[in-house]
Amino acid sequence: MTPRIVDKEAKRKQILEAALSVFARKGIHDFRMIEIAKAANVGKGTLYEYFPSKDELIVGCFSLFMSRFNHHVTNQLSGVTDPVEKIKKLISATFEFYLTDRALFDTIFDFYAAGIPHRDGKSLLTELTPMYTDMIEWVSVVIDDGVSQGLFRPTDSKVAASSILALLDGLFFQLALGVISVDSVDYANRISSNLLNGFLDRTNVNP
Amino acid sequence: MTPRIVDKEAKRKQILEAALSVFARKGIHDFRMIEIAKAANVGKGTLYEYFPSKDELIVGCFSLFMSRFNHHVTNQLSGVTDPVEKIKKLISATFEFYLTDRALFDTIFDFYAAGIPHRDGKSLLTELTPMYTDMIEWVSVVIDDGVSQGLFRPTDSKVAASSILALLDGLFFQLALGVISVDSVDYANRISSNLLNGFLDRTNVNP
Amino acid sequence: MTPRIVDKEAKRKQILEAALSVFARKGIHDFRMIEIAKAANVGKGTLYEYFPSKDELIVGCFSLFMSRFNHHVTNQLSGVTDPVEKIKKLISATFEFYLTDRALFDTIFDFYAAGIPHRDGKSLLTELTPMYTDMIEWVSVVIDDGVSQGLFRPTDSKVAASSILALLDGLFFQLALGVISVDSVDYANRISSNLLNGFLDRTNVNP
Amino acid sequence: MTPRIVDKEAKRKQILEAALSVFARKGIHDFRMIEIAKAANVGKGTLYEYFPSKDELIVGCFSLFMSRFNHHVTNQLSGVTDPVEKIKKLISATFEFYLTDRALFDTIFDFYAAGIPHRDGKSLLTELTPMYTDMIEWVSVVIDDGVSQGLFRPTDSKVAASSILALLDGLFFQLALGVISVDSVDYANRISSNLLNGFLDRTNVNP
DNA sequence: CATGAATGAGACTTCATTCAT
DNA sequence: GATGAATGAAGTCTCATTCAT
Repeated sequence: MTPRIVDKEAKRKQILEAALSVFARKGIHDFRMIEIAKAANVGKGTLYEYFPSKDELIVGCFSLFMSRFNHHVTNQLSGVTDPVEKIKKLISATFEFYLTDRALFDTIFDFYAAGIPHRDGKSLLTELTPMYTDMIEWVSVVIDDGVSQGLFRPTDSKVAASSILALLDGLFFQLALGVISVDSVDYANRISSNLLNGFLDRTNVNP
Repeated sequence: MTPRIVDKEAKRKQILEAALSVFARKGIHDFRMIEIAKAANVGKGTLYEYFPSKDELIVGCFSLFMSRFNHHVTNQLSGVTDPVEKIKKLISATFEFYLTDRALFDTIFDFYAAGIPHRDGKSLLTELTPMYTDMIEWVSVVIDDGVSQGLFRPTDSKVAASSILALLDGLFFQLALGVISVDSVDYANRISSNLLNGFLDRTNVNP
Repeated sequence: MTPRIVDKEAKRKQILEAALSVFARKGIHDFRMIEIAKAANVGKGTLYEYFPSKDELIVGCFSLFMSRFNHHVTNQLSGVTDPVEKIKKLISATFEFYLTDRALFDTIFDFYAAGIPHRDGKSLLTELTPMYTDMIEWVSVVIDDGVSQGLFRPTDSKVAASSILALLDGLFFQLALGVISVDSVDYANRISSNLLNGFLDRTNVNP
Repeated sequence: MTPRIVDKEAKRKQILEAALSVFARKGIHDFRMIEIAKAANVGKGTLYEYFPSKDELIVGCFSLFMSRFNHHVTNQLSGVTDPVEKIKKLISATFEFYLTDRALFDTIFDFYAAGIPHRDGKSLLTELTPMYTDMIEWVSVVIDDGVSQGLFRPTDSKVAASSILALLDGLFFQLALGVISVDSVDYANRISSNLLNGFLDRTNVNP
């Protein structure tokens, strides 16, 4: 409520935005704190007021990134109740989100790589695994719904959910790599169809 | 006249193996040259005799990694002519390869992230994109074969190939992340089935 | 808002002084940055704040050295108008300057050697040649003045100027080498006489 | 007498020549032993057979350089008995020698700088000072001869000798620096005249 | 005897982090 | 609170020198 707190939060965002823009250009492994500070128009000392270490800045960025993604998808899905539509919408919303910001989009794979555990026990982004688990869970519930409504062919919903998300990640990777290209969200629809053909009862998919 | 004779190629391999083992523990962004040297049982200077820079060492490792993968898959596919079997074998061979060396397996995502272009124009692993393109091409040719033999439902083979590889990458990512687990190659078969259901003519897949 | 206030220029000088004192002991080819840092009572990092590389530190020292020399000579010559006196004063001022700081004085020959061009096209101290050219020009103008005033025998003023400076450099070299010694500025006067005997009209030199 | 010894001496020369050619390009402070080895067409180990350290190689080169210079001047002076001619010949021979090999010629100033004592007590080329002292001595004897023959005006022969050599060194430095240029040995004659005007009895110089 | 592969001490330079102002 | 000057730990890379063959 106090203006102080609002300012703090705003400056934090400002720094995070700056960081994300730097990450887009240099990845999360080859940037300097001073670059972020300059991009955010704050001093190095101020940066450390908000993020006590380089790692925490990266983690903060990842959180911002994921929360944005969640917001976007949640918005797109609000009001959608049909399981088939939910899956389709998830796919198209994900495409939309990534295509919104190509530069930032490349950063996701740095985040992904940084989220993988072990490498000596430590992982930078410990939040990735639980977040991903939640996503799989959410999708699998949707599929279970669809199955019980007779829309989907009975299947292992966990495997199906995992496969759907895997396919999406894999495709985004190929996009980032430049081996495939996509000019519009239309691509998502073709993928959806092919994908859903595998899990859904075709009679429902292609009426 | 006759200087010390050494098998340069063998020592190079030895260093690369050591590097790979270090990468497995620490990733490709947080290791020190001295660690590799120690792991390879050579002096720091020797390391630089074989790899003039840290980056070139990483690139060398990536090349070794990819060439091994190619060898493994090529071996597994030798003698296989049926398009459906080829796809199935590609999937199972890929699973096999990754499961062979869990530690190394985590490194792949560092390589993947490092292979994505732009980030200021430069990319560490410039070879990844052409390699990936070749793989898509290879799979798409197999699919075209299958289609012309009436084994697969007519489809855009490039999209199908891309999707198959995307799914595999995505699943391996989830494995590395720990959100799914796989104890044997059996998992591959379930994926194969689901996947092929999407692209193949079902009458052929489930006779 | 108000960051630490430091006199950057003063600290720069402080570092340069320290560097010069180190150079006097070790020359410009066999010193370590850490030595300069310690001598200047700053951290190694601070050194690099002010001089981005070893070479730039050397260049900075050379500039300081030359600007000091110029100041000294300029001061000594202020008010002197007679061409003969100017030459004499130049010589004595130069002696004075060098004898002021024996240690630093030895460094000059490292600077001189480092200022010679080519050696693969690059030269560390690119400023030396233009500075030297200016000095020759200045002396030659004085000589021309002297000639037109009938004080000097007509002569090629460029050759004469070059010779005077050459003689001085050569003598200082011998001093540094230790093959001649000089206890006072008196030596300069004897040299002056001999030298001027060669270029001046004797009737004017020894009235 | 044994061919062994001849071979040894020949290879030593070969290495020294190679070193000199490298020095001409890079100076004596910025070369690598491997460069010399390659230029001399020998292995690095062989290099160390002949010169147990980098410093000793530099010293060896300097010795070769100086002995060549001495040979050249001695040859030119053989048969010359007149003191005035001796001085003139010394000057012209020195010019000749330097102009013979412009590249190597630049190296001399590295040698000169490296020959200056103190810098922490140690000097790389300890031979320079005694050599230079000998040269001054030689010239001063010639001048004394000239004086006693009534050819030169009575003068402090040490100072005169020192001045003559200083002037020569200073001029060569200017040549190396590029602030003066000289296309032929003629330049030497003009310098000789001006110089001798200062020390000699003019009635003898310009008959 | 010649060679060049191997080595590791050592030097430059970077940059995350601190903290006086 | 904000700043950026100061710092030194740490890491890459070089290269003189050694020595097995």
